[in-house]
Amino acid sequence: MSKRHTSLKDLATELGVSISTVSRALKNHPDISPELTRKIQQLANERHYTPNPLAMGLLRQQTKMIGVIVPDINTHFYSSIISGIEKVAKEHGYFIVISSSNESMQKEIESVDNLLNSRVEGLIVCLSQETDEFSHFHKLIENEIPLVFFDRVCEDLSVPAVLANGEEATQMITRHFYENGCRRIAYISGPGHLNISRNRKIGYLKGLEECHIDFDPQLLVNCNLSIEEARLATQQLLQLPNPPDAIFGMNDTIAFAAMIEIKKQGFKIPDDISLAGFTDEFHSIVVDPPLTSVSHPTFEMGKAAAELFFELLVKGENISKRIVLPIDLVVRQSSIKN
Amino acid sequence: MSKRHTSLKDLATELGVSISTVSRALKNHPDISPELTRKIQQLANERHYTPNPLAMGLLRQQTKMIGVIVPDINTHFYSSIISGIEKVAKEHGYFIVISSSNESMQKEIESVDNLLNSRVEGLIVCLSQETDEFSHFHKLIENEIPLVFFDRVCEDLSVPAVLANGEEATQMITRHFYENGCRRIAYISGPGHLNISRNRKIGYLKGLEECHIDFDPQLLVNCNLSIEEARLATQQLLQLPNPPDAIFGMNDTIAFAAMIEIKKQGFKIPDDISLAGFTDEFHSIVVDPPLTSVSHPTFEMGKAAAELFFELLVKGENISKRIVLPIDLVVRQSSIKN
DNA sequence: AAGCTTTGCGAAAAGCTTTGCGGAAATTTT
DNA sequence: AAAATTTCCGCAAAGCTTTTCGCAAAGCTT
Repeated sequence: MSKRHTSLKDLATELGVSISTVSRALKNHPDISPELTRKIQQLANERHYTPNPLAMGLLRQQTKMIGVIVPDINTHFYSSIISGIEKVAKEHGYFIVISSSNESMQKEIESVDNLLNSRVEGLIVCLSQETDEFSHFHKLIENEIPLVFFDRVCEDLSVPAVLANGEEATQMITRHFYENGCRRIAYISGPGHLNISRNRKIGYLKGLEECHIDFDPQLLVNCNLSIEEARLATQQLLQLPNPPDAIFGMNDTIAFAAMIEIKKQGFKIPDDISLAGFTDEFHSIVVDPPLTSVSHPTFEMGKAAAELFFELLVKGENISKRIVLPIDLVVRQSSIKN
Repeated sequence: MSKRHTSLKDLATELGVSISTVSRALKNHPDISPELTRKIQQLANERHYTPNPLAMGLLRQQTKMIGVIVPDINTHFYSSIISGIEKVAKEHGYFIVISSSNESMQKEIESVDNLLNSRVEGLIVCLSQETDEFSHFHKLIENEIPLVFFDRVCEDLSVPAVLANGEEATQMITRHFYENGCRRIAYISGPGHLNISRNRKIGYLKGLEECHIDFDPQLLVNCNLSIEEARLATQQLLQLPNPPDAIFGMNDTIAFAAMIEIKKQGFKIPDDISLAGFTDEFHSIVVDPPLTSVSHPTFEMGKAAAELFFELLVKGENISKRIVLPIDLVVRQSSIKN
């Protein structure tokens, strides 16, 4: 079995002084004489003493842990956000415990419970796709336990959140398509109860209006965020009597699934159909043709979420702040018709 | 400030009994009378009592935390492995604390220190690319703190590990190329001090021998695992007076970088050059042409690593086991010449 | 030299749980 | 009725740290 870490008691016994003396000496308390302080600190160094975080936690009633719930850890989008969170958490001496909801509301509820039972000091969460009911967050709000949402938020709850400006993004994409000669611009959206779906749809409609294109309901299709449904949605668009000349998907899964399906059906990108999506740089470059995409500021988003979290933690009050991060439209070959 | 969780003491005070009575009642100890037990359990439910893990940790000298160190959380490969680890950790009532070394040995050392100071009960680690010296693991080994490596291991240290059969994989790829008419098969390898680089090189050489192809040193190039170096390495191969008719890269970064570079230089895949890599399914499908690749059993790898960890944890002894997971060669269009 | 302040350190409590041991009351036995 | 069990529960310690309070000795004042 692994040996115990050295404790204050160990040092105290070895030096024949009391525990409190050792404790004070290690933080240079003036009550302790210089020589004794030196002796104690030296031994502490030799024994590699570090305070036991469990004992400290018990004393201070804090665990230095933040719970993070994501729909799926297994994508660049979330893992990059997690990196951002982890960075600022570490700077504050905190560490993060990650729990994946797998896009299931049931698992999300369990995660909240588990993390709370593990005494995390608060939660940073991105709602699962299924989540349309929010009572599992009530106890956090009532007890003023820090909680911040990112990307997917609940509009009804006054919870601080950080999100990307999806509305502006989709509006930009729509306009970009228009300026490149597209007139039948289709949009594959996600589930309607997700705020990100709604916002992006709004931007899409605004963009159409701006370009004086009438909205054609046939060109707006919904899907959940799975590859299969995204492919089906694409098929549906391609089979239209008057198919679109541009498609954009609301996240990278959809965009890539659409790309596969479009190619499979023999359409050329971008000549027959322009394509754009929301995704990160690496994947956009590696596909053929390189994908025009909105680059999410994922790392920044994680950082912002964590900073918001710590603001909550120290201030205590429930500052209901909402941070909207700008996005970037990176134009690549998939949307430039020859 | 967030309210305190209810403790045994709270329940005891409210019911006018002692703390120990409450504690025993909650675990149905026969010493406590049935009615009292019932009453206590009911109140505990109402108050949502859960034992304070900090107090338990202090008592039992365990934190139920596993430290996980990965070179980079931000890739599918590692995040998928983490998912696997997390699954079995959760089954055992443990949670994981992730730390990223960013491929830096210095940060790896810091991570080890930090995690140990946080009193994790052991470590599951994948070495950073830079790591060529291992003294920071000595204290773990000496103190018999559970430690398991995955994917990248140190051959000199007798530490249990789980890895994929890279040797067999590269041998299979080489043979596959040969069977599809390739005779000048190039291999872009990683840093030589990494066991995975070495193993895969061995497989490559074995494959060549099996196919009676003489090894041409010009066709074996090294690079670190960055996109830039991988592109340079590819350029180097393509500029050869007698360029290769097949290339495979030792991980997905290399494979994709090679793909980009090959296309950029105007070569056709697979007609001019066959290509294969190590990567996961989604990315292999989404690129053009779909990439022949070795699929790493990432999730299984994570699970196996965690199971090995718990074996160590309960048995206490340092069973120096090495688990080698089979890999799968999935043939797609990038390696089938017409 | 008697009283006062300062200096330097120890005891103990709090934070929470488990568990061996002891003890009082209730019950059974003789 | 006295003795012996049982039954049911509380005390206290251990695990580790911080911090308030207190105490003794040394130094100081007059």
